[in-house]
Amino acid sequence: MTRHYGHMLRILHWCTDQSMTAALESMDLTAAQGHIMGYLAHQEKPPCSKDIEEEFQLTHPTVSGLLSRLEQKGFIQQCPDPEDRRRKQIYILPKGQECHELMHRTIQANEQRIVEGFTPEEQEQFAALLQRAITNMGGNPCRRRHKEEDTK
Amino acid sequence: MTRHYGHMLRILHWCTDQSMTAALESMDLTAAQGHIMGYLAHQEKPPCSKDIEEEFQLTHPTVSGLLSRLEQKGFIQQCPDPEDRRRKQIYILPKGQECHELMHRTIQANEQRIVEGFTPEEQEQFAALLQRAITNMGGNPCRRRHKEEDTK
DNA sequence: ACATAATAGGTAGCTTGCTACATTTTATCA
DNA sequence: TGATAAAATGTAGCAAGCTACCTATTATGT
Repeated sequence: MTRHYGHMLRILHWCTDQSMTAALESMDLTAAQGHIMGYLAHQEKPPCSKDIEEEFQLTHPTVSGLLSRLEQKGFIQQCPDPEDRRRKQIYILPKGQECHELMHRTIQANEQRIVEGFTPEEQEQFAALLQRAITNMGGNPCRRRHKEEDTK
Repeated sequence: MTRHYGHMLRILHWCTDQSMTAALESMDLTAAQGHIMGYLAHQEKPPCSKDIEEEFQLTHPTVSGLLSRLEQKGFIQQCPDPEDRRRKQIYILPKGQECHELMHRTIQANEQRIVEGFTPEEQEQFAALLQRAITNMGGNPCRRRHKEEDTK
């Protein structure tokens, strides 16, 4: 009998997304925008678009759209990097800083809600099974840094 | 430490979707369209848009768009239901029937690929944990049939 | 029977994802 | 150095999801 994992994954992903959307609504942020703001708030140096693409495994037009909407709403600002003029550095504006704590708590609460009632072992196993499924499907789950060129 | 379930779910959902998209490409179907064709092929009576909304937990504008693209490409036809002229019945056209077997196998293969290397117990647990997570997030996982009118 | 509810579907307009192609800047190599 | 490759981003156009609002049809209730 078929398990319909695909169907369950679609539903669960949708649920978590809706939950985030509702929780972030008061901050005028969508779920996708909120996750990007959360990432930005934890970086020491202002990242560029490319960093976000790798962190979230998104294509650059997708990130470009998200950033331009965040900029329109006054959460961030994109300035050309003087050291590499191909890049644009992303700075958090005061409006973005203001909602940092609330947004961080919201994301944490949402993560915990997913595995509510799971024992620590079950949480461990859930993460492990998800990870194995991702590997099965050819996903590259872990961040890989590939800045070094060793075949010179 | 945070588990990033939301992140893993997004990645995994994306991977399964991409895999389906690639597999169905030769039939000129997207993943979403393929799943709808798979559903249609298993119905005894021609369903209507509303049935698909409930089966896949999608809103009616989304289904409407999917069906109109399937109709444009000649896979299905939508005809007004003479018994209830609000409804439009969805018929599979020959072009849709032709790809039925291949599509069915494709969907099955994809489902199995997700849990490749899982023991039967792990598959069981994966499905159970997904189900519990869905319930945690307030999803309504199981199909409920509510066709009978008993309060007449 | 007629006013009102509920239901099925249409359409507009948005976000977020994608691919494909173009542009600009930096890096590399003969 | 000067041509070419690689990298970062921009833009166009599409699919698929959503909300919000509208229309047409059927069901309900007095």
